[in-house]
Amino acid sequence: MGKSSPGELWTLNFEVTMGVMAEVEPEVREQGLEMKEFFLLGKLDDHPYPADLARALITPKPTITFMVKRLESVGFVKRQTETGDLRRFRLTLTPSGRKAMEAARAILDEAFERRLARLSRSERAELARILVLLSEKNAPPR
Amino acid sequence: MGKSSPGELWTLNFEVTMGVMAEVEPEVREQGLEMKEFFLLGKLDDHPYPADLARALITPKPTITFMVKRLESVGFVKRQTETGDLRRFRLTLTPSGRKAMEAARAILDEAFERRLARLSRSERAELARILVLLSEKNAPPR
DNA sequence: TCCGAACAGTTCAACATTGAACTACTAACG
DNA sequence: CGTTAGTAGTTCAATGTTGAACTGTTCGGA
Repeated sequence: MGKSSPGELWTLNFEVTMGVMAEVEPEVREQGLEMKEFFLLGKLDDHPYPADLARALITPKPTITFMVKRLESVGFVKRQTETGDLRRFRLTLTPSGRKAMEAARAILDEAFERRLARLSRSERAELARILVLLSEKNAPPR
Repeated sequence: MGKSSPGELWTLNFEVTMGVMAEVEPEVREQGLEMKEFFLLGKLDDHPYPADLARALITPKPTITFMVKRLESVGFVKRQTETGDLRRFRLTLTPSGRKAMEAARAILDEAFERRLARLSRSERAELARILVLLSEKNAPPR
């Protein structure tokens, strides 16, 4: 096991993540969702506007337009014009959209659960703690 | 800080990773590389054949074909037919390809370094240890 | 009240990605 | 050897992604 530069370490991490995603993708697709659409739906409660989603998902606005268009056409998302700001559309999950999203989440949970089974309880807790630290918005360097 | 299902935890992880990647992307591009191309070059020493790369990168073969074609056209990769198996092409990094790849790696290192600065020395060691556990090929559940 | 800057979302054309089918080659086995 | 199954890599057409430019709306001065 060689030395790991931060980048190599993170490449490892990235590959684990991508591997698990690739693993669950077929099953998620059976719920009528692409992986990217699943992530979009998962953000919808906190980020109900397309431009908001674009920022949260680090994805160009046109891509969001097309994804939302499809999700609306299959009845997973409802789009209503926002009273008070005619530029915006407020997006909401329909019941079937929420159902699909939660089913997909369960599938992802299960796959990561299998992967995390390699760790002890305390290692998992430590990992969770560290990841939260790393994800926090305003970087407090020590 | 709410409860974290494995999937949510990993979504967090994924977003941190993607965030840092998005952050360095412009700078990597200045080295003449797309992020995906950088990952490809990083695998080249260990996976010198296109089909091999496709598996390692979890990417369809045609995509690899096109990426390699471009990387060859800009002189980052050399393609030679493999003596003994005429179906294969052995790919190698050219000096300029290696240089670009290493410059990109340095950029990524630096960005992750900044992020990891939030952690104590022991937390970093623990994280590295855990990520290696998670990435190992044959899953030893405990 | 008017104006200019900024924002939300879309359109469109260029470009990238990919599933399916294909060619060329190798390998296993009788 | 000859046949068959499998692998490497490509082509092509369909689909997905995205930068640039656009429309319509809001907002903050002056």
